[in-house]
Amino acid sequence: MKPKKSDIIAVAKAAKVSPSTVSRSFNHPELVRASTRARIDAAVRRLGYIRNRAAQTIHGIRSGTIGLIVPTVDHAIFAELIQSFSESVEEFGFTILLASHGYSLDREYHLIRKMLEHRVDGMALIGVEHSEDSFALLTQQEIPAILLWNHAEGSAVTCVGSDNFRAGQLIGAHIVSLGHREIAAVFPPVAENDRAAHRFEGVCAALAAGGCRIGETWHLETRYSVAAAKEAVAELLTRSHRPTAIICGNDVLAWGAMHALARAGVRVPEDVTVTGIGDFSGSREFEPPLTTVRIPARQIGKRAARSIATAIVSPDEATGSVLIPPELMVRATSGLPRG
Amino acid sequence: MKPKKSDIIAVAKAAKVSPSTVSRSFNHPELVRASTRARIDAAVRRLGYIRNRAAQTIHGIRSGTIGLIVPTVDHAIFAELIQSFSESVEEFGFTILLASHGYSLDREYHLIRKMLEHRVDGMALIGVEHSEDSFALLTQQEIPAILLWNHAEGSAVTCVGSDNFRAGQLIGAHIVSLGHREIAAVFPPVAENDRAAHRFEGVCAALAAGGCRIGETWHLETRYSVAAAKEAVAELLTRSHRPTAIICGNDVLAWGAMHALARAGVRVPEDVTVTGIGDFSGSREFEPPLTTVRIPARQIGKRAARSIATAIVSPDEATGSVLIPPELMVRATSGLPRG
DNA sequence: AATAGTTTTGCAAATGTTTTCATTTTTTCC
DNA sequence: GGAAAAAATGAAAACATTTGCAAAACTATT
Repeated sequence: MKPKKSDIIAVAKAAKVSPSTVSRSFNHPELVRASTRARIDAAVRRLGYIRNRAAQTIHGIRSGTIGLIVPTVDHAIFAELIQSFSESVEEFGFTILLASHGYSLDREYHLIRKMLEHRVDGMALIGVEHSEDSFALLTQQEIPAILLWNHAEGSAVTCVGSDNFRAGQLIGAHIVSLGHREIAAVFPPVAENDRAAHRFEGVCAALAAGGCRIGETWHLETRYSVAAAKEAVAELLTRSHRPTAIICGNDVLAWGAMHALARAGVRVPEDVTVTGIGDFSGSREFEPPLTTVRIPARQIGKRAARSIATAIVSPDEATGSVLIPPELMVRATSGLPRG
Repeated sequence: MKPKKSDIIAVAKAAKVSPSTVSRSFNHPELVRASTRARIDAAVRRLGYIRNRAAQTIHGIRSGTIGLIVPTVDHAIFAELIQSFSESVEEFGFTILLASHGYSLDREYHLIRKMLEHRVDGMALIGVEHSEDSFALLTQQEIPAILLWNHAEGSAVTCVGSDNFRAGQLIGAHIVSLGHREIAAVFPPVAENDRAAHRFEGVCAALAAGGCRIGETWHLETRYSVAAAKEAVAELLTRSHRPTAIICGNDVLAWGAMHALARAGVRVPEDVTVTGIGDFSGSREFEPPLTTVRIPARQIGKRAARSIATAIVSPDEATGSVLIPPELMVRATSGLPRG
């Protein structure tokens, strides 16, 4: 009935106790008599009081938020990660502050700043490559930080992720071992995207080890989307000379490639082999099921959440980086080269 | 070099001014002399000072955050929405507090509470169905709220979304007009999911208007995933009597259906018609391209962001609900019934 | 050079909590 | 029934900022 302003003092009055007691009843309920607590709870309900975390936060109490900055939300790849991360982090009582930088590490820096203004208790970023300033900010503010999705050897800040170089290597080796020599690659731009960069390097390394490489004019760079990949591969198919295998930087691009091939009536894997990386939800059910490398997003999100939550709650029990190894999933889109 | 604690007072000392002046230099720069401002900025940089929004917030100043609660992040459907919403909202200087409730409206209520504790400046929710308590909370706290994704006639709180009933109707009418009478439906559970419920009702209404309905045993209920839909449709295909059309509750389910049909060697649309709803990114590039209903997620996110941001910044210029009409996209997966 | 006007700045109070310490109330024990 | 111990409560200081008001410092005008 009095929806106006209801602070802890109003509650105290209504319950005929002091503000201190109200505060205690929230934070250390065991210190206040059950009957008083009941009176307070009643008052809280009657007044529709909601605690003000901002006021707590300025006492150096944790804000209960963790900042998460991703390149973009609407890639299957990150959506799954965000979901599992936020879900797990909630179990520890934290809420997520989310922002996306659109693959600009400079924008990322400013977003980190903004989150620090909100006094997040921890920061999670995607990838291991970030601007010097960003790292400086994080260490200077002495705030627990975590790098998701891939893994850097001697990183000062904790990483929870997979080895993208290795992922690329696995695929490359698989293709080479099948006997392919005429190989195309469909990858997103690698600038400011260490995940894609490492994968590509892994692929190249494996091919080199097998004595071959991506065809001169067969390195296709496309936006992250089914549409872009389909278009790029469709164009590739108009050329006189065709590769026997198409290695895609991630599953979404592979789906696009598959559609382009289906459209052109090219059979997979009889006429051409296609591979992805990521093993996104849906890739196993694709027809034919996609050969890819499994990078378990949900697991990464969960482990990362646990890691940063404990780093915040009990800094001493710091868990180090964790490396979740990628796994080759040979399914139906890869086969021997035609002819 | 003094990374310890740097509050506004430390900055003031370093710049040899009073804390008030430092504060003013941030919030009303035009009120402080340019030379003083320069001195302050230098001190800020030197000390690595970062403003504390929590301390501002308790003065009734806006927190600069908007709460967004979704059923889940990792459905293509929401990922796109979240991305465009957060992107647009950032342009207004807000940051997003994100949480997911996993299709439990009760959990949603508690998440709203939590966000109110953080004193978000506004709340955005998915769908028009929410618990009484949730609505009560929002109106009682007098906080701008917005309902995304679908549209309710006389809703007290602003909606920005499409008409899901109409979307279902469009698809239903299309199928009927092609002459189909043997029709199956693959839908997610409609409990606590008004979007799916409305769509299904729309489909049924259109079929009824055409004098038919979903086959007795052909209403398949599946989780939101390619895998679940594929499995359900695969099972359907083992039965002796088959439908001539399969209406899916959204594009992801339609993709699953298509894969099941491909696997079984059933041709689309010659042998069976398949439709989706949503027109997700990738549906147009599918082979064959998917007939569906376009519900423009990005547009919804953008409009919603603008709407709530202005509602917060200048409450008088309140923009009402906006209805973004769904649009039938006839592509290649729908055709005349076989035989 | 003095006055009036304007621009800058500082003081102090206010914001909504938490927490330490002291005080009051209750319980326990003989 | 009273003393000692334990439990519950309250007063006040603290947290990092903003802001209304008044004082101080400049500018312009004569």
